[in-house]
Amino acid sequence: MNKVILMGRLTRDPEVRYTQTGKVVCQFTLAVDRPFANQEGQREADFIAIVVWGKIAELCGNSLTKGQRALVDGRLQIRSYDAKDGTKRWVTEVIANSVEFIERKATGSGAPVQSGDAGPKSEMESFGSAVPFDEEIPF
Amino acid sequence: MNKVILMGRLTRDPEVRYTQTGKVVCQFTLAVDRPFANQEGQREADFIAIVVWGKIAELCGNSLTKGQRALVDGRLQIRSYDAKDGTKRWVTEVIANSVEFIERKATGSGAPVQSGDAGPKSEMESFGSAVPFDEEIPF
Amino acid sequence: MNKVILMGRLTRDPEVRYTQTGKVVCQFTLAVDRPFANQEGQREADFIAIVVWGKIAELCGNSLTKGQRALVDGRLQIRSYDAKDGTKRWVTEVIANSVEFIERKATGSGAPVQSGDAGPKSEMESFGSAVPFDEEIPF
Amino acid sequence: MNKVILMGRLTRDPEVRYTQTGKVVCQFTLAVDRPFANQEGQREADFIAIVVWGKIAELCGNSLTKGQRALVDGRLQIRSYDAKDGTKRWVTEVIANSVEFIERKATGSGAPVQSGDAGPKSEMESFGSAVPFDEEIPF
DNA sequence: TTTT
DNA sequence: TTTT
Repeated sequence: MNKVILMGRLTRDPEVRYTQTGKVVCQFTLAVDRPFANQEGQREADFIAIVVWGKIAELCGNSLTKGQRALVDGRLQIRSYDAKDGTKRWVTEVIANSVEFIERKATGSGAPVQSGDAGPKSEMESFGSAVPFDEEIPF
Repeated sequence: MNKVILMGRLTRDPEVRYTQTGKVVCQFTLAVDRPFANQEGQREADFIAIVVWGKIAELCGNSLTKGQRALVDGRLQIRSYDAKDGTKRWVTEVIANSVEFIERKATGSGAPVQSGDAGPKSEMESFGSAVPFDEEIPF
Repeated sequence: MNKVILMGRLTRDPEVRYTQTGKVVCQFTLAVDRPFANQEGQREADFIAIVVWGKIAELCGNSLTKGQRALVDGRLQIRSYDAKDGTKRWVTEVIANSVEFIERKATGSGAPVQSGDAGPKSEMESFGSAVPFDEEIPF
Repeated sequence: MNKVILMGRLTRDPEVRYTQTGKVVCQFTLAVDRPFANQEGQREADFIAIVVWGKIAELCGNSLTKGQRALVDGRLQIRSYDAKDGTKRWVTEVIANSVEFIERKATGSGAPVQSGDAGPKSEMESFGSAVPFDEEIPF
């Protein structure tokens, strides 16, 4: 048993990439509010890395944008990678089985907001490339 | 909503410590089997850091030992700390609300296994001190 | 371990009542969409009874109205009661630990919708009295 | 989102049956301890109906027996049926996606306990027939 | 016996 | 109407 359920907001537009073997993968970060306030009386958030594979990855890439709320159901997974300084590092990610789009971000035209244009794209790429997907994560 | 449910085995005896303000905290790592086999046909595991506070922390310290199964219910949390090289690092932990002891490890005498003796103790300490609890994590 | 997580819409305004010992209890039904279509190609819903106690009960009574979405976290519980025909019956309910209000129902004035007026009230009362709370459900 | 996670003990051997269209279905009841004691200081249990379909149904039928612990992950579903008195009734069931066998019941020989022989079989049948599966529940 |  |  390895279950995770999170509700939060995307900290940026999701990034969709393809592995060497052609699998679709979508990555984004979810800001999940903590259930309590800190010493300064502020409610912080945890910024949790989400990974989605396959058909749902495409849906997320097409439908989700920065700031939207999403309800993620998945499992915790830990990946190791080699840092630039030669040491081994670990990242903890939630591999999503399903993603529910809680709200559609309203636009002036009423049309669904479309993610991804030149500006944010490069920023996302640098984010995504920090921990490469050398190995396939089976679904 | 931030929920995690994990079932796995302790990779070592739990470590119990006290914060500067006297709160009890118990840490251990849970090996959670992946739901599929890798390319070599082996089932790997994720090694997930668990943190327990308060009364349950004491119970875990007294009752759980390396190799035992536990069912953990909690929430994902990310802590930052300063690495020895001066850079900022993040650890992802599961803050447990409850821990169910699935099985009592059998001994020759039939008595419950008692955790903690000199050998493994020092090893645990080094593990625990890697990411110090400078700040209180409110419950 | 007894955990339930549901997201759905209230089928009517919640009903708030008080037990003989003065505890607040709030009841409503959540329509939760099924994850698939039936033979006629329609997606049905399950109508699940929710029970909330204490402070959260009051919040639900004040903030939730028919049609709104809510994210409920709780546990399954089965209560028995005596039907009018003298036989024993059982109801399955979700005892909520927390209820997240996913959306505020929009009004013309922009003010939060207020639940409860004479009309629907009597209808709710009849609903609530079907299975009385003779015994306290400890929290 | 409709998620249920339960850990408890089978109150009887599971019953395996087949629908008119040849689908395998396995039913059992899980006794799930309540997290608190009642007024008499006793911990009660909720007796929750579990339904499993397909391959996992067969595994459950072959591997689980009365008294064993199981960890069930599934979703809540409500089925209606016509009572003998002509009225409509509802049953709430947990449709399991996965069932983890927490422990193997020990036998003198050390061999896995095999469920199902003539005696209990007839008892199970009567249990199962109380609420028939006239309609297929899609998976 | 229901919600959108 | 039940499990340990």
